[in-house]
Amino acid sequence: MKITLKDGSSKEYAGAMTILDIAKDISEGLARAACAGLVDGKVMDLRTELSEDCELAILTLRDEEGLRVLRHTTSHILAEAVKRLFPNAKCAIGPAIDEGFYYDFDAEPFSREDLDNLEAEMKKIIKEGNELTRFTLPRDEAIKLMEEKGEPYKVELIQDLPEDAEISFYDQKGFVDLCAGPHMMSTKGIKAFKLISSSMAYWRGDSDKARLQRIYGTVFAKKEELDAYLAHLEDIKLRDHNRLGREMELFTTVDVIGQGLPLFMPKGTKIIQKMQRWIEDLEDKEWGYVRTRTPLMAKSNLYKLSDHWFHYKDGMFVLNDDLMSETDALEDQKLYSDTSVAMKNAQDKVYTDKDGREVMALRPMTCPFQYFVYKAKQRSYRDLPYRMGETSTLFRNEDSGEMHGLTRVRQFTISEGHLVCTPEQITDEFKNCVKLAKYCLTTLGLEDDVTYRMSKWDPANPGKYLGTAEDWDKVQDAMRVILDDIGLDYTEEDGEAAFYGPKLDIQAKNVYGKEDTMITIQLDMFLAERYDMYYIDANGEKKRPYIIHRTSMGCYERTLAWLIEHYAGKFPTWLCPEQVRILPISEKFADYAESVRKELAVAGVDVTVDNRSEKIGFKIREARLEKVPYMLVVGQQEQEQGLVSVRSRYEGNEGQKPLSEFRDQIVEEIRTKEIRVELPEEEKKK
RNA sequence: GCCGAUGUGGCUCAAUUGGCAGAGCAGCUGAUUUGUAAUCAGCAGGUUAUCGGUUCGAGUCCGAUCAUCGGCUCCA
Repeated sequence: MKITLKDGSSKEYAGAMTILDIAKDISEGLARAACAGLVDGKVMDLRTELSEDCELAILTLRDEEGLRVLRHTTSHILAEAVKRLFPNAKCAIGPAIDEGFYYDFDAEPFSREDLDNLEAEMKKIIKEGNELTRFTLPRDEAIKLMEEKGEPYKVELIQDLPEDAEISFYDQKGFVDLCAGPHMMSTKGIKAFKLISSSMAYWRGDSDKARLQRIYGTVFAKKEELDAYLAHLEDIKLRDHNRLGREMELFTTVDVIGQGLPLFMPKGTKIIQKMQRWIEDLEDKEWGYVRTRTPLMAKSNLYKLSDHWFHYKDGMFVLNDDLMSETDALEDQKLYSDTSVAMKNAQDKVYTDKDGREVMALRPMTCPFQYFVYKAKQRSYRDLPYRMGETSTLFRNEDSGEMHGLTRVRQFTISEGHLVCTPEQITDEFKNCVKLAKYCLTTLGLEDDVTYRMSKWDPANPGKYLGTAEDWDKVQDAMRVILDDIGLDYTEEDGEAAFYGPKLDIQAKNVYGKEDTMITIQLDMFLAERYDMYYIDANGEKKRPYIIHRTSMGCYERTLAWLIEHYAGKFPTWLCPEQVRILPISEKFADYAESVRKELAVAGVDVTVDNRSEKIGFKIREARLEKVPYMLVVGQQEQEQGLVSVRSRYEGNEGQKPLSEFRDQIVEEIRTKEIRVELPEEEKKK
């Protein structure tokens, strides 16, 4: 790209340079000007050297720093506009974020109309083209300035800055904001911004603190980029599983049934059934799992043995909870803290009322149920690893504001599994769980969507976890060795572990960028003792096993949501609820259509016939809108010669071929779970 | 659970300051028997999420409940 200075000189740059590199190259002074605030806290007033076009040109490099500066400056302009139109609003914070910026205000809620008015005001401010200048103040003067301007949140921010921090402000002529910078030199260069939405946010993310109004916006260097981004937002809306999944008749919800309780319709059920059959067979036949089927509810005492009850009772659906006052006492927990007598206590102390009712709970996890399958007979080291799998339905009483489509629900089904291992087996078994999970992701075509997170305990909050710091260090180190050994690219995060052990969480983002756990593999060093699980070793002695908790593909509801968004509803053929639709040219060919249907159905293909008396163009249009991967047009010619005329989602009109050839081809595509790539529209027409 | 917004036939949306609930698509019926993205005509479909209030009169105003969306908090 070419950078032109105001004096007419210009310079050509190639490749990926950062805004700092280029600015530094032009002149040291320019670096300070373009990135004022970044460079030793002083602004050298060299703006005359840099034209507005030049500054914007640097920003269009789209490196992270340039965009950040542009976004941050725009958030200040938003703040000025808000102060102009809503003089009573108090400013909180306004950072640049991944896709734009936001600014929090203590004000009345903003309507869309308010946002439009603010946009207009921002345009005025930009047109005024005021320069931004940076200045610093000693702490007491800084506080005084913000008190005078009536900005209590800024005062609080200053008070919380570290002793030695330099307190800097940016003045854009009429609006002064506490800010570390850097900023653009003037408001003038901003050409393409948009306020997206507003919502509530708490001051410092604390629900006990003040409620603020957050305005989200985005900004780009060029109008075309903004337009492309807004078009992208529209595309995202079309992919949104919560919209598309309902439109495609995969699922629905009903007010009177309840929140977070989706109903799967026949098409959605079919997709889930296909995944479930695949996963169960895969685990059992290729990875040595045995299958269990255990109760969906149990007496509350079961969950007390593991400590789940004391950690997560609020998140469970408890039946007969009017009896809980009796059973809820603190000393109750003590009965279970001594693991050597816990099991006995659990059996002795079952609380019932005079009608014999007990406190029970729907299960929020499968662990103890499968443990008791393991415990049902004496196990030897020869039986290990003992890999139990269950397609397990769980119930979690999520907060009412949390439910969303298929990604956060109150009842869901996961491909659950627990592996009981000797200490020597744990490494290989854990690695195999990761391998299996990756295989599932690859087969579904989702492997590029995920990130890996090692979820550790929170050393600052040991009370939330079983065991000691030494226990945790040991098992986390062990997990790290395994992850490094298989060369996994992962991040580590404190405070994300289960209370009984660290996890490898496989995370994916939805179309809106919100992250969810799709797959989890956990190392558990405590619950075997809690439930008194053991195996007999080669010397005839009782030993504690280790347990791996894992999902192979995770939650079916969530995975379906992910698939819908990833493929925009155009699933790989093997997953499609309707894989082939036969379109007879007229009713005269209904018999031939039926014979084609039968042959494909017998071969295991999900196939239907569209026998309505509609024109072929109409039938094709509908099949395409419903995203059926293969359409078979049959008429006179096809009937006479045993052909089908294939039209696919992938290549458009593929022409005629013998039915047997098409059958073999699609059966193979389904068997191998092939993910066919669609040709662009122009190519299809050829 | 908290804050905000929203809720009108299956879907997408209309309905002026409170004054007769309407359209397109989908559905049904009939005609049409069609060669690669929309054949024509007719019919039916609503206690305006639910419950209560204000009013001569409520889709519209007020309250509660339920649900959905956005954002928090939470997430075994």
